[in-house]
Amino acid sequence: MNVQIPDKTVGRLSLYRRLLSNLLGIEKVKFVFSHQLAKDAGVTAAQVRRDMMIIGYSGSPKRGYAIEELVESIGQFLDAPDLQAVALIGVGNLGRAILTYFAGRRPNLRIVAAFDNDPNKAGTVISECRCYAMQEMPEVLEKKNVTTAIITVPAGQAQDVADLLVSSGVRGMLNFAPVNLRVPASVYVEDMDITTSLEKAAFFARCRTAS
Amino acid sequence: MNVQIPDKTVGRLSLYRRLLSNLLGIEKVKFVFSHQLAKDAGVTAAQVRRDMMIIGYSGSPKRGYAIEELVESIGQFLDAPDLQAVALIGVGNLGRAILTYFAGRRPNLRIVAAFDNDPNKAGTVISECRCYAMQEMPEVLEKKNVTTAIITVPAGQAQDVADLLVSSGVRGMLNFAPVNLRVPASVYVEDMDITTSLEKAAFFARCRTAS
DNA sequence: TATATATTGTGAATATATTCACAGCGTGAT
DNA sequence: ATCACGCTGTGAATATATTCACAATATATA
Repeated sequence: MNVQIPDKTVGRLSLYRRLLSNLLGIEKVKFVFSHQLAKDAGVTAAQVRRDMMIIGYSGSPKRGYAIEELVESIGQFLDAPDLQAVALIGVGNLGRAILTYFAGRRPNLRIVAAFDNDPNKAGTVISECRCYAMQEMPEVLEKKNVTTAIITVPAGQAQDVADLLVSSGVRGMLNFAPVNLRVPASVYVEDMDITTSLEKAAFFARCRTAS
Repeated sequence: MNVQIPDKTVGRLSLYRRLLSNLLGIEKVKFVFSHQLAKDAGVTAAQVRRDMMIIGYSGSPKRGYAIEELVESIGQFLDAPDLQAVALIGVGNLGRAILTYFAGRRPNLRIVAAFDNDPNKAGTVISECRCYAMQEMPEVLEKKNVTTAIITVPAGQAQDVADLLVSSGVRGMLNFAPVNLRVPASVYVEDMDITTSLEKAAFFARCRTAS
């Protein structure tokens, strides 16, 4: 866990796991070859095998990867051994959508608290998640041992929220606010910038159409 | 427009533009140095200058980049000369949040139609955007000359929707469904996988805490 | 049990992205 | 009008990510 794990590999592992779970659950397949998984994931077979190398999982020639075992291995690599508590800050439209989406999905990676400035929201429960006032944040985060947070507040408040999160012990953030957050090097930020992504899609739509 | 434009550069250009617009609008600054823009964007100064090279914009030594001019140049590079119409498919929680977020934001990159399976939604207007029944999609897309789409339907429907979009002339997609869409090489897909991103944030939160 | 075969695991090669480092130059100061 | 400075633009170097290509090998078959 101390050597440098490539960011991209972690993302792909999460993707592989989802695809493998589908195979297991829906199609009842037991084994899969690197090229099959690669096709489903939209990457090359060599890429899949490299990623397996990184987590130290070995398949068997001629049979491929034992799906159940592999899912287990990915889980051991990616997941916390116990519950990893997540908080969501900013219960607007997007925040609510995310709460609903994650409600009861992954038992070990659960949104255990939501926070909002609006005092009317404090005390309510949205999609099984309790909503707190912003002032309660440090206290609740520490009590619930939250290490990961989802930021869905407006751009203007994002940096302040991030500072507060860092000082409350959060070390990983999923940031939907369109600002570059300043955080210590020991904190990881994954940005999801919807505007930028839409502009990319629009740009390449034009590019491709032109050629 | 025919040479290979790096995906990442396009994303950063969109980001630069937003930062520059802030500088212009709020702080009334006229010029900016590569290292200032770099700091705001969370990249290196050399990176900024490379990106400028790619769009063929030149600053001046000692003064830096003329912000207004640069915003204009980025716009010329990124934006369509006229309106670029966007459609959103899947008016659930996430779809509504996105509609609200983009309402009236960028006049030249506008969500002009939303689609949903639910017949009750057809005919309604959500955040200034007209909602249509799914069956009307091909007709409306062609009439409104839509080239870019946002997919916010459940995973199970995403591939069907994508196929329909492609056959209706859409060439760029922003996909929120957690599936790898099969599309012709001439179509660009930007994936936003919230689950995967959250798992990444959670993973690195643990990584950093461990060390 | 022996054999043929299709797949894995991985060193090396390649491709892509980023950073370094510095020549050249426009600007503001004098 | 001249000068010195600090920035830009960019070739080269480096770092990172992906793909190639093939030896090693486990399995299914006969």
